[in-house]
Amino acid sequence: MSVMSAGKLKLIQAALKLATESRSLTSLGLRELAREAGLNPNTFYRHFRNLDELGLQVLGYIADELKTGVRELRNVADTSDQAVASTVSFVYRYFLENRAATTVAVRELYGPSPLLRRALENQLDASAREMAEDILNLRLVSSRLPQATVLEISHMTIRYLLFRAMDYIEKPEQRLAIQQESERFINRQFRGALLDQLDAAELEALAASIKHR
Amino acid sequence: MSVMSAGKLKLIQAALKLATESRSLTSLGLRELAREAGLNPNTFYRHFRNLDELGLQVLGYIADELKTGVRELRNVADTSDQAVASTVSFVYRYFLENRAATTVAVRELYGPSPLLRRALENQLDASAREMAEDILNLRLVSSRLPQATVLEISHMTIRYLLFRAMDYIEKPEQRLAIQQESERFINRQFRGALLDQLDAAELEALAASIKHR
DNA sequence: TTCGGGTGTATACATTTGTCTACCGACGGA
DNA sequence: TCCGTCGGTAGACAAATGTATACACCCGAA
Repeated sequence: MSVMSAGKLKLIQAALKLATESRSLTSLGLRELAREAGLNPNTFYRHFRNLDELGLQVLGYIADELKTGVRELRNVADTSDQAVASTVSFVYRYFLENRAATTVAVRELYGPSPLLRRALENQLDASAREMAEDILNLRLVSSRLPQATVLEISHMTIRYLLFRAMDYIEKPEQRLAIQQESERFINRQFRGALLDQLDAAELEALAASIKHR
Repeated sequence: MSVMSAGKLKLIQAALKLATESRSLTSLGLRELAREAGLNPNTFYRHFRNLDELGLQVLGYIADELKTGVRELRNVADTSDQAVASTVSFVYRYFLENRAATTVAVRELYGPSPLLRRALENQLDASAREMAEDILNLRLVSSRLPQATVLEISHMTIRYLLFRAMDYIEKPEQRLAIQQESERFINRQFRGALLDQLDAAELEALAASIKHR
Protein backbone atom coordinates (compact mmCIF):
# COMPACT_ATOMS: atom_id res chain seq x y z
CA MET A 1 0.00 0.00 0.00
CA SER A 2 2.97 2.33 0.58
CA VAL A 3 4.43 2.44 -2.95
CA MET A 4 1.89 3.35 -5.58
CA SER A 5 2.13 4.77 -9.07
CA ALA A 6 0.96 8.32 -9.64
CA GLY A 7 -2.09 7.34 -11.66
CA LYS A 8 -3.36 4.88 -9.09
CA LEU A 9 -3.03 7.46 -6.35
CA LYS A 10 -4.88 9.98 -8.48
CA LEU A 11 -7.73 7.56 -9.01
CA ILE A 12 -8.04 6.76 -5.32
CA GLN A 13 -8.01 10.42 -4.36
CA ALA A 14 -10.54 11.19 -7.07
CA ALA A 15 -12.76 8.46 -5.64
CA LEU A 16 -12.48 9.98 -2.17
CA LYS A 17 -13.31 13.42 -3.47
CA LEU A 18 -16.29 12.35 -5.53
CA ALA A 19 -17.60 10.03 -2.83
CA THR A 20 -17.51 12.91 -0.37
CA GLU A 21 -19.08 15.67 -2.35
CA SER A 22 -21.55 13.96 -4.58
CA ARG A 23 -22.37 10.29 -4.31
CA SER A 24 -21.61 7.17 -2.38
CA LEU A 25 -18.44 5.26 -3.05
CA THR A 26 -20.36 2.28 -4.37
CA SER A 27 -22.13 4.26 -7.03
CA LEU A 28 -19.14 5.89 -8.70
CA GLY A 29 -18.59 5.38 -12.41
CA LEU A 30 -15.34 4.34 -13.96
CA ARG A 31 -15.30 7.14 -16.51
CA GLU A 32 -16.42 9.69 -13.95
CA LEU A 33 -13.46 8.68 -11.83
CA ALA A 34 -10.95 8.89 -14.67
CA ARG A 35 -12.31 12.28 -15.67
CA GLU A 36 -11.85 13.65 -12.17
CA ALA A 37 -8.36 12.22 -12.04
CA GLY A 38 -7.50 13.66 -15.45
CA LEU A 39 -6.72 10.25 -16.88
CA ASN A 40 -7.90 8.08 -19.71
CA PRO A 41 -10.76 5.77 -18.71
CA ASN A 42 -8.77 2.71 -19.63
CA THR A 43 -6.03 3.57 -17.20
CA PHE A 44 -8.41 2.36 -14.54
CA TYR A 45 -7.93 -1.21 -15.72
CA ARG A 46 -4.19 -0.96 -15.26
CA HIS A 47 -4.73 -0.74 -11.51
CA PHE A 48 -8.07 -2.32 -10.65
CA ARG A 49 -9.99 -5.27 -11.98
CA ASN A 50 -13.34 -3.63 -11.26
CA LEU A 51 -14.99 -0.97 -9.12
CA ASP A 52 -15.29 -3.21 -6.07
CA GLU A 53 -11.55 -3.64 -6.01
CA LEU A 54 -11.13 0.12 -6.10
CA GLY A 55 -13.50 0.42 -3.17
CA LEU A 56 -11.43 -1.95 -1.09
CA GLN A 57 -8.24 -0.11 -1.93
CA VAL A 58 -9.85 3.18 -0.96
CA LEU A 59 -10.74 1.67 2.40
CA GLY A 60 -7.17 0.52 2.79
CA TYR A 61 -6.04 4.02 1.99
CA ILE A 62 -8.24 5.69 4.57
CA ALA A 63 -7.39 2.96 7.09
CA ASP A 64 -3.77 3.98 6.73
CA GLU A 65 -4.72 7.60 7.31
CA LEU A 66 -6.71 6.63 10.38
CA LYS A 67 -4.02 4.51 11.94
CA THR A 68 -1.63 7.41 12.40
CA GLY A 69 -4.44 9.32 14.07
CA VAL A 70 -5.17 6.56 16.53
CA ARG A 71 -1.55 6.41 17.52
CA GLU A 72 -1.50 10.12 18.31
CA LEU A 73 -4.71 9.63 20.24
CA ARG A 74 -2.98 7.28 22.66
CA ASN A 75 -0.40 9.89 23.48
CA VAL A 76 -3.01 12.53 24.13
CA ALA A 77 -4.91 10.36 26.56
CA ASP A 78 -1.67 9.45 28.25
CA THR A 79 -0.65 12.94 29.24
CA SER A 80 -4.06 14.39 30.02
CA ASP A 81 -5.95 14.57 33.25
CA GLN A 82 -9.23 15.62 31.65
CA ALA A 83 -9.05 12.52 29.49
CA VAL A 84 -12.60 12.51 28.15
CA ALA A 85 -12.78 16.15 27.14
CA SER A 86 -9.42 16.24 25.43
CA THR A 87 -9.95 12.90 23.74
CA VAL A 88 -13.31 13.96 22.33
CA SER A 89 -11.87 17.23 21.17
CA PHE A 90 -8.98 15.46 19.53
CA VAL A 91 -11.15 12.86 17.83
CA TYR A 92 -13.42 15.44 16.29
CA ARG A 93 -10.57 17.62 15.14
CA TYR A 94 -9.10 14.55 13.60
CA PHE A 95 -12.30 13.62 11.80
CA LEU A 96 -12.55 17.17 10.59
CA GLU A 97 -9.09 17.02 9.06
CA ASN A 98 -9.99 13.77 7.34
CA ARG A 99 -13.50 14.63 6.31
CA ALA A 100 -13.34 12.71 3.06
CA ALA A 101 -12.33 9.49 4.75
CA THR A 102 -14.84 10.04 7.53
CA THR A 103 -17.69 10.65 5.13
CA VAL A 104 -16.91 7.57 3.11
CA ALA A 105 -16.66 5.46 6.24
CA VAL A 106 -20.04 6.64 7.54
CA ARG A 107 -21.76 6.09 4.22
CA GLU A 108 -20.36 2.66 3.54
CA LEU A 109 -20.65 1.23 7.06
CA TYR A 110 -24.29 0.42 6.33
CA GLY A 111 -24.03 0.80 2.56
CA PRO A 112 -24.96 -1.69 -0.12
CA SER A 113 -21.64 -3.52 -0.45
CA PRO A 114 -21.20 -6.34 2.10
CA LEU A 115 -17.51 -6.46 1.30
CA LEU A 116 -16.88 -2.86 2.29
CA ARG A 117 -19.11 -3.19 5.33
CA ARG A 118 -17.19 -6.12 6.75
CA ALA A 119 -13.95 -4.28 6.26
CA LEU A 120 -15.24 -1.20 8.06
CA GLU A 121 -16.75 -3.19 10.91
CA ASN A 122 -13.43 -4.84 11.54
CA GLN A 123 -11.77 -1.45 11.55
CA LEU A 124 -14.22 -0.12 14.14
CA ASP A 125 -13.85 -3.28 16.20
CA ALA A 126 -10.12 -2.86 16.34
CA SER A 127 -10.44 0.77 17.35
CA ALA A 128 -12.86 -0.10 20.13
CA ARG A 129 -10.49 -2.73 21.46
CA GLU A 130 -7.64 -0.27 21.47
CA MET A 131 -9.73 2.33 23.24
CA ALA A 132 -10.80 -0.13 25.91
CA GLU A 133 -7.22 -1.24 26.36
CA ASP A 134 -6.07 2.33 26.87
CA ILE A 135 -8.83 3.04 29.34
CA LEU A 136 -7.95 -0.02 31.37
CA ASN A 137 -4.20 0.49 31.21
CA LEU A 138 -4.35 4.13 32.16
CA ARG A 139 -6.95 3.39 34.87
CA LEU A 140 -9.23 6.13 33.61
CA VAL A 141 -12.27 4.47 35.18
CA SER A 142 -12.94 2.68 38.42
CA SER A 143 -11.49 -0.81 38.53
CA ARG A 144 -14.92 -2.03 39.60
CA LEU A 145 -16.09 -1.83 36.00
CA PRO A 146 -15.78 -5.23 34.29
CA GLN A 147 -13.56 -5.35 31.25
CA ALA A 148 -16.47 -6.43 29.07
CA THR A 149 -18.42 -3.34 30.08
CA VAL A 150 -15.55 -1.04 29.22
CA LEU A 151 -15.26 -2.71 25.84
CA GLU A 152 -18.97 -2.42 25.20
CA ILE A 153 -19.00 1.27 26.05
CA SER A 154 -15.97 1.78 23.85
CA HIS A 155 -17.86 0.22 20.98
CA MET A 156 -20.87 2.42 21.53
CA THR A 157 -18.76 5.52 21.91
CA ILE A 158 -16.81 4.98 18.73
CA ARG A 159 -19.96 4.39 16.72
CA TYR A 160 -21.59 7.41 18.24
CA LEU A 161 -18.64 9.72 17.64
CA LEU A 162 -18.23 8.52 14.08
CA PHE A 163 -21.79 9.33 13.08
CA ARG A 164 -21.88 12.53 15.07
CA ALA A 165 -18.70 13.56 13.28
CA MET A 166 -20.78 14.10 10.15
CA ASP A 167 -22.76 16.80 11.92
CA TYR A 168 -19.59 18.15 13.46
CA ILE A 169 -18.02 18.50 10.04
CA GLU A 170 -20.97 20.04 8.31
CA LYS A 171 -22.40 22.33 10.99
CA PRO A 172 -19.54 24.51 12.22
CA GLU A 173 -21.80 26.56 14.44
CA GLN A 174 -22.76 23.44 16.39
CA ARG A 175 -19.29 22.10 16.92
CA LEU A 176 -18.87 23.18 20.49
CA ALA A 177 -22.31 21.88 21.40
CA ILE A 178 -21.67 18.52 19.74
CA GLN A 179 -18.38 18.21 21.54
CA GLN A 180 -19.91 18.88 24.94
CA GLU A 181 -22.83 16.62 24.21
CA SER A 182 -20.42 13.82 23.32
CA GLU A 183 -18.57 14.30 26.58
CA ARG A 184 -21.83 13.96 28.45
CA PHE A 185 -22.60 10.83 26.44
CA ILE A 186 -19.38 9.16 27.49
CA ASN A 187 -19.45 10.30 31.09
CA ARG A 188 -23.02 9.14 31.51
CA GLN A 189 -22.22 5.75 30.09
CA PHE A 190 -19.38 5.17 32.49
CA ARG A 191 -21.15 6.65 35.51
CA GLY A 192 -24.28 4.72 34.75
CA ALA A 193 -22.28 1.53 34.44
CA LEU A 194 -20.57 2.30 37.70
CA LEU A 195 -23.90 2.75 39.38
CA ASP A 196 -24.89 -0.71 38.15
CA GLN A 197 -21.90 -2.13 39.95
CA LEU A 198 -22.96 -0.95 43.39
CA ASP A 199 -24.32 -3.64 45.64
CA ALA A 200 -27.78 -3.63 47.12
CA ALA A 201 -26.95 -1.82 50.33
CA GLU A 202 -25.19 0.96 48.48
CA LEU A 203 -28.07 1.28 46.08
CA GLU A 204 -30.54 1.58 48.91
CA ALA A 205 -28.49 4.24 50.57
CA LEU A 206 -28.25 6.12 47.35
CA ALA A 207 -31.95 5.80 46.65
CA ALA A 208 -32.76 7.12 50.07
CA SER A 209 -30.41 10.04 49.65
CA ILE A 210 -32.16 10.90 46.39
CA LYS A 211 -35.67 10.39 47.69
CA HIS A 212 -35.71 13.11 50.32
CA ARG A 213 -35.57 15.91 47.72
CA MET B 1 -50.39 10.86 0.32
CA SER B 2 -53.31 8.61 1.16
CA VAL B 3 -54.88 8.21 -2.30
CA MET B 4 -52.41 7.17 -4.94
CA SER B 5 -52.74 5.56 -8.34
CA ALA B 6 -51.56 1.99 -8.77
CA GLY B 7 -48.59 2.90 -10.93
CA LYS B 8 -47.25 5.47 -8.53
CA LEU B 9 -47.47 3.05 -5.66
CA LYS B 10 -45.69 0.41 -7.70
CA LEU B 11 -42.88 2.83 -8.45
CA ILE B 12 -42.44 3.81 -4.82
CA GLN B 13 -42.42 0.23 -3.68
CA ALA B 14 -39.96 -0.68 -6.40
CA ALA B 15 -37.73 2.14 -5.19
CA LEU B 16 -37.91 0.81 -1.63
CA LYS B 17 -37.09 -2.70 -2.76
CA LEU B 18 -34.16 -1.72 -4.96
CA ALA B 19 -32.79 0.74 -2.44
CA THR B 20 -32.80 -1.98 0.19
CA GLU B 21 -31.28 -4.86 -1.66
CA SER B 22 -28.85 -3.28 -4.03
CA ARG B 23 -28.07 0.43 -4.01
CA SER B 24 -28.79 3.65 -2.24
CA LEU B 25 -32.00 5.49 -2.93
CA THR B 26 -30.12 8.39 -4.46
CA SER B 27 -28.42 6.26 -7.05
CA LEU B 28 -31.45 4.55 -8.54
CA GLY B 29 -32.13 4.86 -12.23
CA LEU B 30 -35.43 5.83 -13.75
CA ARG B 31 -35.53 2.92 -16.16
CA GLU B 32 -34.29 0.50 -13.54
CA LEU B 33 -37.19 1.60 -11.37
CA ALA B 34 -39.78 1.23 -14.12
CA ARG B 35 -38.43 -2.20 -15.00
CA GLU B 36 -38.76 -3.39 -11.42
CA ALA B 37 -42.30 -1.99 -11.27
CA GLY B 38 -43.24 -3.60 -14.57
CA LEU B 39 -44.09 -0.26 -16.14
CA ASN B 40 -43.04 1.79 -19.12
CA PRO B 41 -40.14 4.14 -18.31
CA ASN B 42 -42.20 7.14 -19.33
CA THR B 43 -44.85 6.40 -16.77
CA PHE B 44 -42.38 7.73 -14.26
CA TYR B 45 -42.92 11.25 -15.61
CA ARG B 46 -46.64 11.00 -15.03
CA HIS B 47 -45.99 11.00 -11.28
CA PHE B 48 -42.63 12.63 -10.61
CA ARG B 49 -40.75 15.51 -12.15
CA ASN B 50 -37.36 13.92 -11.46
CA LEU B 51 -35.65 11.38 -9.23
CA ASP B 52 -35.26 13.77 -6.31
CA GLU B 53 -38.99 14.20 -6.15
CA LEU B 54 -39.42 10.45 -6.05
CA GLY B 55 -36.95 10.30 -3.18
CA LEU B 56 -38.98 12.78 -1.18
CA GLN B 57 -42.19 10.89 -1.82
CA VAL B 58 -40.54 7.67 -0.73
CA LEU B 59 -39.56 9.36 2.51
CA GLY B 60 -43.12 10.52 2.94
CA TYR B 61 -44.28 6.98 2.35
CA ILE B 62 -42.01 5.48 4.97
CA ALA B 63 -42.80 8.33 7.35
CA ASP B 64 -46.43 7.31 7.12
CA GLU B 65 -45.48 3.74 7.89
CA LEU B 66 -43.41 4.88 10.84
CA LYS B 67 -46.08 7.08 12.34
CA THR B 68 -48.47 4.23 12.99
CA GLY B 69 -45.64 2.41 14.71
CA VAL B 70 -44.85 5.30 17.00
CA ARG B 71 -48.45 5.51 18.03
CA GLU B 72 -48.48 1.86 19.02
CA LEU B 73 -45.26 2.48 20.87
CA ARG B 74 -46.92 4.97 23.16
CA ASN B 75 -49.50 2.42 24.17
CA VAL B 76 -46.89 -0.19 24.96
CA ALA B 77 -44.93 2.16 27.18
CA ASP B 78 -48.12 3.17 28.89
CA THR B 79 -49.11 -0.26 30.11
CA SER B 80 -45.69 -1.67 30.89
CA ASP B 81 -43.73 -1.64 34.09
CA GLN B 82 -40.50 -2.77 32.51
CA ALA B 83 -40.71 0.19 30.15
CA VAL B 84 -37.20 0.12 28.77
CA ALA B 85 -37.03 -3.56 27.99
CA SER B 86 -40.40 -3.76 26.34
CA THR B 87 -39.92 -0.54 24.43
CA VAL B 88 -36.60 -1.67 23.04
CA SER B 89 -38.05 -5.01 22.11
CA PHE B 90 -40.97 -3.34 20.41
CA VAL B 91 -38.84 -0.85 18.51
CA TYR B 92 -36.59 -3.53 17.10
CA ARG B 93 -39.44 -5.79 16.14
CA TYR B 94 -40.97 -2.82 14.44
CA PHE B 95 -37.80 -1.98 12.53
CA LEU B 96 -37.57 -5.62 11.53
CA GLU B 97 -41.05 -5.55 10.06
CA ASN B 98 -40.18 -2.41 8.13
CA ARG B 99 -36.70 -3.35 7.10
CA ALA B 100 -36.91 -1.61 3.74
CA ALA B 101 -37.91 1.71 5.25
CA THR B 102 -35.34 1.32 8.00
CA THR B 103 -32.54 0.57 5.59
CA VAL B 104 -33.37 3.52 3.41
CA ALA B 105 -33.55 5.83 6.39
CA VAL B 106 -30.16 4.73 7.70
CA ARG B 107 -28.49 5.07 4.32
CA GLU B 108 -29.92 8.45 3.46
CA LEU B 109 -29.56 10.10 6.87
CA TYR B 110 -25.94 10.85 6.02
CA GLY B 111 -26.28 10.26 2.29
CA PRO B 112 -25.41 12.58 -0.56
CA SER B 113 -28.73 14.39 -0.91
CA PRO B 114 -29.10 17.36 1.46
CA LEU B 115 -32.81 17.44 0.74
CA LEU B 116 -33.42 13.91 1.96
CA ARG B 117 -31.14 14.40 4.91
CA ARG B 118 -33.03 17.42 6.20
CA ALA B 119 -36.28 15.57 5.87
CA LEU B 120 -34.95 12.59 7.83
CA GLU B 121 -33.39 14.74 10.52
CA ASN B 122 -36.71 16.44 11.12
CA GLN B 123 -38.36 13.06 11.35
CA LEU B 124 -35.86 11.88 13.97
CA ASP B 125 -36.20 15.15 15.84
CA ALA B 126 -39.94 14.75 16.08
CA SER B 127 -39.60 11.17 17.29
CA ALA B 128 -37.13 12.21 19.97
CA ARG B 129 -39.46 14.92 21.19
CA GLU B 130 -42.32 12.46 21.39
CA MET B 131 -40.19 9.99 23.28
CA ALA B 132 -39.07 12.61 25.78
CA GLU B 133 -42.63 13.74 26.21
CA ASP B 134 -43.76 10.21 26.97
CA ILE B 135 -40.96 9.66 29.43
CA LEU B 136 -41.80 12.84 31.29
CA ASN B 137 -45.57 12.33 31.22
CA LEU B 138 -45.40 8.75 32.40
CA ARG B 139 -42.76 9.66 35.00
CA LEU B 140 -40.49 6.85 33.86
CA VAL B 141 -37.44 8.59 35.29
CA SER B 142 -36.70 10.58 38.40
CA SER B 143 -38.14 14.07 38.31
CA ARG B 144 -34.71 15.37 39.23
CA LEU B 145 -33.60 14.94 35.64
CA PRO B 146 -33.94 18.22 33.72
CA GLN B 147 -36.20 18.15 30.73
CA ALA B 148 -33.33 19.09 28.42
CA THR B 149 -31.36 16.08 29.58
CA VAL B 150 -34.25 13.73 28.92
CA LEU B 151 -34.60 15.18 25.45
CA GLU B 152 -30.91 14.85 24.75
CA ILE B 153 -30.85 11.24 25.85
CA SER B 154 -33.92 10.58 23.73
CA HIS B 155 -32.10 11.95 20.73
CA MET B 156 -29.06 9.79 21.38
CA THR B 157 -31.17 6.73 21.98
CA ILE B 158 -33.17 7.06 18.81
CA ARG B 159 -30.07 7.53 16.70
CA TYR B 160 -28.41 4.61 18.39
CA LEU B 161 -31.36 2.27 17.99
CA LEU B 162 -31.84 3.25 14.37
CA PHE B 163 -28.31 2.37 13.36
CA ARG B 164 -28.18 -0.70 15.54
CA ALA B 165 -31.38 -1.83 13.88
CA MET B 166 -29.37 -2.55 10.75
CA ASP B 167 -27.35 -5.13 12.64
CA TYR B 168 -30.48 -6.39 14.33
CA ILE B 169 -32.10 -6.95 10.96
CA GLU B 170 -29.19 -8.60 9.27
CA LYS B 171 -27.71 -10.71 12.06
CA PRO B 172 -30.53 -12.80 13.49
CA GLU B 173 -28.22 -14.73 15.79
CA GLN B 174 -27.23 -11.49 17.54
CA ARG B 175 -30.71 -10.13 18.02
CA LEU B 176 -31.06 -10.98 21.67
CA ALA B 177 -27.60 -9.63 22.43
CA ILE B 178 -28.28 -6.39 20.59
CA GLN B 179 -31.54 -5.97 22.42
CA GLN B 180 -29.95 -6.42 25.82
CA GLU B 181 -27.05 -4.20 24.90
CA SER B 182 -29.48 -1.47 23.88
CA GLU B 183 -31.27 -1.75 27.19
CA ARG B 184 -27.97 -1.30 28.99
CA PHE B 185 -27.25 1.70 26.79
CA ILE B 186 -30.45 3.43 27.79
CA ASN B 187 -30.29 2.52 31.44
CA ARG B 188 -26.73 3.69 31.73
CA GLN B 189 -27.55 7.01 30.10
CA PHE B 190 -30.34 7.74 32.52
CA ARG B 191 -28.53 6.46 35.58
CA GLY B 192 -25.41 8.33 34.64
CA ALA B 193 -27.42 11.49 34.19
CA LEU B 194 -29.07 10.94 37.51
CA LEU B 195 -25.69 10.59 39.15
CA ASP B 196 -24.73 13.96 37.69
CA GLN B 197 -27.69 15.50 39.47
CA LEU B 198 -26.56 14.53 42.93
CA ASP B 199 -25.14 17.36 44.99
CA ALA B 200 -21.65 17.45 46.41
CA ALA B 201 -22.38 15.83 49.72
CA GLU B 202 -24.21 12.96 48.11
CA LEU B 203 -21.38 12.47 45.67
CA GLU B 204 -18.84 12.35 48.44
CA ALA B 205 -20.84 9.81 50.32
CA LEU B 206 -21.16 7.73 47.19
CA ALA B 207 -17.46 8.01 46.43
CA ALA B 208 -16.60 6.91 49.92
CA SER B 209 -18.93 3.96 49.70
CA ILE B 210 -17.23 2.91 46.49
CA LYS B 211 -13.71 3.50 47.73
CA HIS B 212 -13.64 0.89 50.45
CA ARG B 213 -13.73 -2.04 48.05
C1' DT C 1 21.61 -3.05 -27.07
C1' DT C 2 17.64 -5.40 -26.89
C1' DC C 3 13.65 -6.74 -24.78
C1' DG C 4 9.72 -7.00 -21.69
C1' DG C 5 6.73 -5.26 -18.35
C1' DG C 6 4.49 -1.33 -16.34
C1' DT C 7 1.88 2.83 -17.29
C1' DG C 8 -0.88 5.60 -20.13
C1' DT C 9 -3.56 6.69 -24.62
C1' DA C 10 -6.75 6.28 -28.85
C1' DT C 11 -10.44 4.24 -31.09
C1' DA C 12 -14.36 1.63 -31.26
C1' DC C 13 -18.77 -0.72 -29.98
C1' DA C 14 -22.81 -2.48 -27.88
C1' DT C 15 -25.73 -1.22 -24.06
C1' DT C 16 -28.05 1.71 -21.06
C1' DT C 17 -29.60 5.99 -19.61
C1' DG C 18 -32.73 10.34 -19.31
C1' DT C 19 -35.86 12.73 -21.94
C1' DC C 20 -38.85 14.33 -25.92
C1' DT C 21 -42.99 13.91 -28.84
C1' DA C 22 -46.89 11.49 -30.07
C1' DC C 23 -50.59 8.24 -29.55
C1' DC C 24 -54.31 5.67 -26.89
C1' DG C 25 -58.04 4.09 -23.70
C1' DA C 26 -60.84 5.13 -19.57
C1' DC C 27 -63.82 7.91 -17.23
C1' DG C 28 -66.21 11.75 -15.03
C1' DG C 29 -68.55 16.13 -15.60
C1' DA C 30 -70.91 19.28 -18.87
C1' DT D 1 -73.24 12.91 -25.99
C1' DC D 2 -68.87 15.23 -26.11
C1' DC D 3 -64.60 16.56 -24.27
C1' DG D 4 -60.67 17.10 -21.21
C1' DT D 5 -57.80 15.16 -18.01
C1' DC D 6 -55.36 11.22 -16.11
C1' DG D 7 -52.61 7.10 -16.40
C1' DG D 8 -50.14 4.41 -19.43
C1' DT D 9 -47.59 3.07 -23.90
C1' DA D 10 -44.49 3.33 -28.22
C1' DG D 11 -40.67 4.94 -30.62
C1' DA D 12 -36.84 7.74 -31.12
C1' DC D 13 -32.74 10.52 -29.80
C1' DA D 14 -28.26 12.13 -27.98
C1' DA D 15 -25.35 11.23 -24.36
C1' DA D 16 -22.88 8.40 -21.24
C1' DT D 17 -21.22 3.99 -19.62
C1' DG D 18 -18.24 -0.45 -19.28
C1' DT D 19 -15.16 -2.91 -21.89
C1' DA D 20 -12.11 -4.79 -25.70
C1' DT D 21 -8.24 -4.26 -28.86
C1' DA D 22 -4.40 -2.05 -30.37
C1' DC D 23 -0.68 1.44 -30.08
C1' DA D 24 3.11 4.33 -27.65
C1' DC D 25 6.37 5.50 -24.17
C1' DC D 26 9.60 4.77 -20.32
C1' DC D 27 12.91 2.24 -17.73
C1' DG D 28 15.44 -1.54 -15.70
C1' DA D 29 17.45 -6.23 -16.61
C1' DA D 30 19.60 -9.23 -19.66
